[in-house]
Amino acid sequence: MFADCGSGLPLGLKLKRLGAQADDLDILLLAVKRRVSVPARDNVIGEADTAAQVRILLVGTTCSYKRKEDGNRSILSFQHPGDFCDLHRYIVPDVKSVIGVQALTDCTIAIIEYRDMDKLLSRPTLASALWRASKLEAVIYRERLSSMGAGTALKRVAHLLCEQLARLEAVGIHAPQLPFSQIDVADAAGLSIVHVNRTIQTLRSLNVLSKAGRAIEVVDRKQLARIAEFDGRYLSMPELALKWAVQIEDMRN
Amino acid sequence: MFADCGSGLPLGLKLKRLGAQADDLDILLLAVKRRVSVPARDNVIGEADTAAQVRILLVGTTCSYKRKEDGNRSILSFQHPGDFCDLHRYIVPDVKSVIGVQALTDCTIAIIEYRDMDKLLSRPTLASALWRASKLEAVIYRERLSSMGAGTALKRVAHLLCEQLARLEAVGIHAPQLPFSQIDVADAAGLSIVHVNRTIQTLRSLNVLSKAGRAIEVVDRKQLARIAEFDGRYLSMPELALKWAVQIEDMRN
DNA sequence: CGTGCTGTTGAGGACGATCAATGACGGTGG
DNA sequence: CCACCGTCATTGATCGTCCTCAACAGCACG
Repeated sequence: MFADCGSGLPLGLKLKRLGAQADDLDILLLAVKRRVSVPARDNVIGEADTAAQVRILLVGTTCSYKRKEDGNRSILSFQHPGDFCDLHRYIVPDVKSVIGVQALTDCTIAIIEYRDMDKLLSRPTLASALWRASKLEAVIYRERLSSMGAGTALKRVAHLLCEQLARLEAVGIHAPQLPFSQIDVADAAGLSIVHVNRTIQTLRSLNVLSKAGRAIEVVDRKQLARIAEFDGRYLSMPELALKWAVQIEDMRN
Repeated sequence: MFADCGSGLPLGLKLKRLGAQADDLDILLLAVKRRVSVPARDNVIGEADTAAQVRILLVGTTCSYKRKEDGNRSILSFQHPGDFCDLHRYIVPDVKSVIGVQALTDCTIAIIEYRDMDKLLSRPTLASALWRASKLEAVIYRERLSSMGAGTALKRVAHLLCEQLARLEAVGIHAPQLPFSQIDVADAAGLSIVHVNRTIQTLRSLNVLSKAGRAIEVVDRKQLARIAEFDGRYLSMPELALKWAVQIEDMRN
């Protein structure tokens, strides 16, 4: 949509949040020798990809997924602008895991070669920022695990939407429409498409999601967070902590 | 049980696997000024703990958990000897998340003060080993997420048992009995205690788990991995990759 | 103007939750 | 040595959430 976001703004916000220095962003972007566009539904990274390069999502939304034995896609996480798509392969190359990354919208990807990454990581501030990003990734997985394990479909879907909304806002994207389909939600929440559809209709009838249009559009964030019992503070977003924390306070009323 | 394991053997194995150097272990252990014993069922770390120290599990098994609004415990991950219990709090202190760590067996914990951690991390080999540990943690969460989201209770429980068995073996612990109860499995798999019990009885009737005694004792690992569709290679354990990978090969017959 | 993808609706059935009660085991103290 | 207690394991019955199958409608695309 807003193609001018390719400047790396979200990435800059994210690095700053992780404690990197101002010039770390410039140096990182300098190492990007190539950018590619990927249309929606295409693979950004194949399930058997072994290229010696790290990809960073600049524009759009992707998901990392795994194929189940029955052929269905299981979405493990979403990536938003500023997120690395396959940093794990660079850091822990031993890990064998057939995971692909697919574009959910039209995307722009930055590519950095491994040999250039080596140089980048000699900067301690950047290295520790990326370490924090890894820990944060683990925390996000952990939180999703806790929301998946228990609770009704309504709560699980609401939690998923809250997480994505908060992460988008954390990188400066404040659109109420979420950039993925009900099918994507189903594959990510571990629910059937049919049931996700009914769940979303429930959320619409509660005036939490917009009733107009096909897109998943959040119109009552506070209520959504209440349903999800979502406490956004785990995402470590100082600039947003207040916003989401306030909602938690409200819940106690 | 084997109190002489307090020497740090599992921790050494783990660090070695993560690419640390031989003397990194010694230096890490030198920073441990205090060790504590925690009896089974006690909290290792309270849900509101803010002490400026990092804990490493030396002996026993712990879980990190979260209380759900209904008061029930939801287990997010297990820790085995050599694992850090709360490294994330040191690295990403902003993250607010009410997570506790509970001893499932009698445990021995090593404690390192934050100020000593700062010194330790000036060693690049140790810092990058801990970075890898963080990524590996994220990978483990991701894999659990993929097994939780889909599949029947039988598969989910089997996957959980496989993961713990493999991780225990990775640090040199080769006992067939798993160090936790059916209740713990239920809280970790997001299933009711009753249904976990029935699932385990199914596994026993399939001669996958031992029929004698209360403990969860794996007698047919190959079959268990087949049921779980478990591919242990994601754990990045070179010394065990062969073992578990072979089973995957067998599955194709 | 068809073709594909996504969204929507209905009906039936399965898996797992919940409630309730009992059994088995180990530890503790009389 | 035995009675008691707490924790964990086990069993049966009922109920509800969510899955599956199947069909159709709406929209965007060439």
